[in-house]
Amino acid sequence: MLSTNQIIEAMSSQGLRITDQRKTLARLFAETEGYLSPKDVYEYMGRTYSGLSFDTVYRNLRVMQELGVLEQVIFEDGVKFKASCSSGHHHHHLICLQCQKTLPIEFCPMQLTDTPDQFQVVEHKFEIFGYCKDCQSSGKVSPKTDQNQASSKGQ
Amino acid sequence: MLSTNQIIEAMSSQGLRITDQRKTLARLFAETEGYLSPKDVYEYMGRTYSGLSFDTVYRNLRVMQELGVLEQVIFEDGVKFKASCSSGHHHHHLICLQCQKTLPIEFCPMQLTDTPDQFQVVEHKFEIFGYCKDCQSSGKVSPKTDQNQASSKGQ
DNA sequence: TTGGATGCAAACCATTTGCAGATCT
DNA sequence: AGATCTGCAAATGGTTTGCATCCAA
Repeated sequence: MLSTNQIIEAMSSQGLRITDQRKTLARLFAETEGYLSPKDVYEYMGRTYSGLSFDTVYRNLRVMQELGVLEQVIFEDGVKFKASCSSGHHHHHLICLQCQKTLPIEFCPMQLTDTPDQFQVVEHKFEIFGYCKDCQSSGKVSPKTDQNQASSKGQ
Repeated sequence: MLSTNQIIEAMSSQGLRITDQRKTLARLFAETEGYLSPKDVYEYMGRTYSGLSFDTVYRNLRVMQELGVLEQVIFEDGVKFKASCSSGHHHHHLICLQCQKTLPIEFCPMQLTDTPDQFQVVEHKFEIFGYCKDCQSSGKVSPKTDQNQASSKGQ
């Protein structure tokens, strides 16, 4: 995960202006393990910046995503963001359905996957959903019935 | 893939009424290999049913998805639907970035994936994006530059 | 006959845009 | 100073809802 300073650094090096809001945004993402929706961000930021408007949040999320400091993922219940993984190399994620924290896994199944050679592979997605240690022990989880967000019948 | 009649059968057996529109809808999905957006469906259906309204399309798509005859997938550019795979068993898909046709693959990497045992796996997603034989030969494809829909940096 | 299906209009929500004024560099 | 940011308001696009009417069973 990128640190607050790495995020700010990246933004400033691209000619973006470092406003107070953007500093706070950088800190928020650097310190959050899970995914945040635009609304999450708006609510968090709103506590500090009273006149805050939603469009500024959207603008900044987009800018940061285009810049590569944020990763955008589309869940069933909408778009969410988190700080980019800084580990340079390719990896996948376990994603907690409860708290949405992610755990990296190094294993990539692509080398083992036989694809018809008429098909030209461009990219792939491999994500595992479930419940992390903390959420299991907190007892909030009813795995069998939970047809939760972020899921999709393992296609 | 389900056939027109299988779709109609399933709907009727659930007490849904088989209207003309729903027959056409069943046929459309049975005969379409790729994914269709609500707009695609609306436009197609609109040719036959002049007074067609968008909300009916949405309602039917939702009903059919809840019934299990359609599969819903969320792409970067929105929700899309296709007829459910009838092959009872678990499998994954290659998805063409150009025409969105899907090819099933039997290989599932989950058995080979080591997950921390504190993590309780619920489900997974494994999808491969690229260009199918037809789209490659039709020369419409510029793979290197295409930061296409339906994609997501293989995390 | 009658409850589900449809079309219409309007509501709703998330996201984007134009613009004027404020802020960073 | 000058370009970028921000807030506001309004537009947009996708999706849902309420209601009266219509139609399949």
